Amino acid sequence: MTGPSLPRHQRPSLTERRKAETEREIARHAAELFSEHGAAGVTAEGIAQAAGVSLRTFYRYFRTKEEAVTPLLTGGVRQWLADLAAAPAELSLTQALEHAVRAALTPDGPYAELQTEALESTRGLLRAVPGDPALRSVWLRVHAETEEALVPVLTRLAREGTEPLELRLTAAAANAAMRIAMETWAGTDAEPDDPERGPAALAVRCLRGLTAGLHTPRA
Amino acid sequence: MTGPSLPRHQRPSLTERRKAETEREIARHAAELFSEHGAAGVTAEGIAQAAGVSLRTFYRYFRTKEEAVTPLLTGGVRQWLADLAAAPAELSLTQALEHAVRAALTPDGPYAELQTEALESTRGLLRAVPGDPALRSVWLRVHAETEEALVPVLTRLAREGTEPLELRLTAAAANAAMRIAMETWAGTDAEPDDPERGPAALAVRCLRGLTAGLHTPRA
DNA sequence: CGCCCAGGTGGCACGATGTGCCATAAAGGC
DNA sequence: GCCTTTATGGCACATCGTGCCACCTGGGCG
Repeated sequence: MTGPSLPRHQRPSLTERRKAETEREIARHAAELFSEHGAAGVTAEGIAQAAGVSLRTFYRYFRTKEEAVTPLLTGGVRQWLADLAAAPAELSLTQALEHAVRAALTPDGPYAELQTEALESTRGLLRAVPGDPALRSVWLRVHAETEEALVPVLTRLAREGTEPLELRLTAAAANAAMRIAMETWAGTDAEPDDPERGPAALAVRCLRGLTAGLHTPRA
Repeated sequence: MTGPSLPRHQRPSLTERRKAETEREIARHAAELFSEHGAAGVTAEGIAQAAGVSLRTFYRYFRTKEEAVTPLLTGGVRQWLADLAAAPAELSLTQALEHAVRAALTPDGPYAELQTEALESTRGLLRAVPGDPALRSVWLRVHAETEEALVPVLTRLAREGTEPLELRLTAAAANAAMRIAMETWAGTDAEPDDPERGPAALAVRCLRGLTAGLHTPRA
């Protein structure tokens, strides 16, 4: 199903590159239009036109109008999961999560270019999320999928015999921490490398605040 | 009408009762149809017809086709939040959460009739959720709203001066625990009063597993 | 180089979604 | 009993998302 036999991991075969380019183009324009007018104020036709494709083609790339922005929202997720799976065994689970966050989100890290490129578009989009039901829905769906993808990674990371239910809970909690970190960051104007209010710093603070919050005694 | 003088806000005022009845009727049929054919296999027209109202009226009660089932999904939430807000001050946060869960979900509790009535419809619906993108979206939206509603309750419950960010994280974690408890319960055929696999028991186990999962050392 | 064909693209029609507008009938206040 | 309020139904309409077909481009092959 992977199309014509790829001789190598050589090059993406011009057509493939055009497809990837078109997808990025659609996503970019969708994000811009959604940020400015809200999802309800933009038609699929409008996005398609801005991206220079027909309406029919638009729906070949994305199942719904709103899905068009998912590429921007899933930006760092893949790297995060990969870095998490590769965490040194001597780290505790919390430490491993922090380690992965730093690796995936720190501007000095290996994914710097990838991030900074789309980071501002993503922030603009996230700022529109709270007040836009349709965008909110996409945002939640993206995180639901991340949570699902997180479970097998944590399973291999945790010690054997850990309850599946516990793993699922851990995945949900960690994922929620990441989500809230992103939402909080979007609400600020902090530079990506801000050591106090940048994405990485916020994510780490959220991961730590998670366990703290449930344990602090009441007044 | 020469009936007994109507105390202003006492009586639900016949019309109100009919509206509530219609809403329940729509929700019931929507849940049944969605459970059987999936959200994509049911038209708004079909739901309206089954509930005995016109299509136009259907959309006066619910903004979208999928929203029609939210009344069933938000069933216990209001009670849970109320019980949580009324938790004795000497309980820790985790204990308060457990206390509220028991009060709202235990079959012996004060909300028994309300629960058992719709509990089976809800379970049928939840079983369809994982494989149905549209239903999944509603399920996530409901929990996102619960999470939001949870924050002010926790704020008043926690000791003064607690970081807003920490409160939000706690709300998200507790809410995720409830969600996963419901999803897990829906996957079983346990009786509602099962002391091991019932909703209340599962919810408590999830709340505890939450803090445990993040702290256990690795192999 | 030219043929061929797999597959990306566009146009069109169509069922379905969700909303605005107006007419009607029933409920509640006087 | 009259009058205002409001829930409801019917209709038209823009938009959504999909199936189908016709076109054309690019990439392999003789």
